Amino acid sequence: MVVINGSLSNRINVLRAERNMTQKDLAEKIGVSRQTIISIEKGKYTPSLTLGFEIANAFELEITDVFQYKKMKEE
Amino acid sequence: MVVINGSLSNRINVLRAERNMTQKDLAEKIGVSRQTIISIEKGKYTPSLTLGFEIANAFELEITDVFQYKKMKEE
DNA sequence: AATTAAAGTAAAGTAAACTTGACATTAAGT
DNA sequence: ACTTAATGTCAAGTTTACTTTACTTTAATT
Repeated sequence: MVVINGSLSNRINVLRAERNMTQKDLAEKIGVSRQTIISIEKGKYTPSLTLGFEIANAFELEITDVFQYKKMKEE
Repeated sequence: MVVINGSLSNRINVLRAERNMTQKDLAEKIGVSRQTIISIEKGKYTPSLTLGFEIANAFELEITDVFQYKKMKEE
């Protein structure tokens, strides 16, 4: 059974922009490095679930308002 | 600044029970090892966001119906 | 044109997620 | 009492998230 992972996208970019928040601001608010924000924002890797919740909290949104997951086929 | 992480809990246990699903069933459905399910179910470590979504999908629930995150103080 | 803030890239290291395999325990069925 | 399915534990290994540092680029400001 080959499982093709679903794809994860996020709206951190626009959510920051709406709030005039820099990557540094967000990183410091959450307590992670700026690199981590950059990498997640650009989809370089997927965050842990707790970090996902933290980011949503920082924007005062639900986690599903920040991250979208689209399941793909498995065969 | 010391950040005390929020705590993550989950209802995988009861959701499986409601559906007569074994850990093995769930693991195979999602495409991870049984160890991974055990460890997440017992809170030994926190899953990735994508795995969180996959687990919620397996139960046909929202991610927040499976995982609860409680933020704690930072000082 | 020089300065500065914000965003991006890259690389090396550490911590944590996830796998694999082997074995122990508990509860249910025969 | 034996078997079997389900859960659990432990340990060692691989992969990936996350950190740190240092440097580049872009856009805005003076």
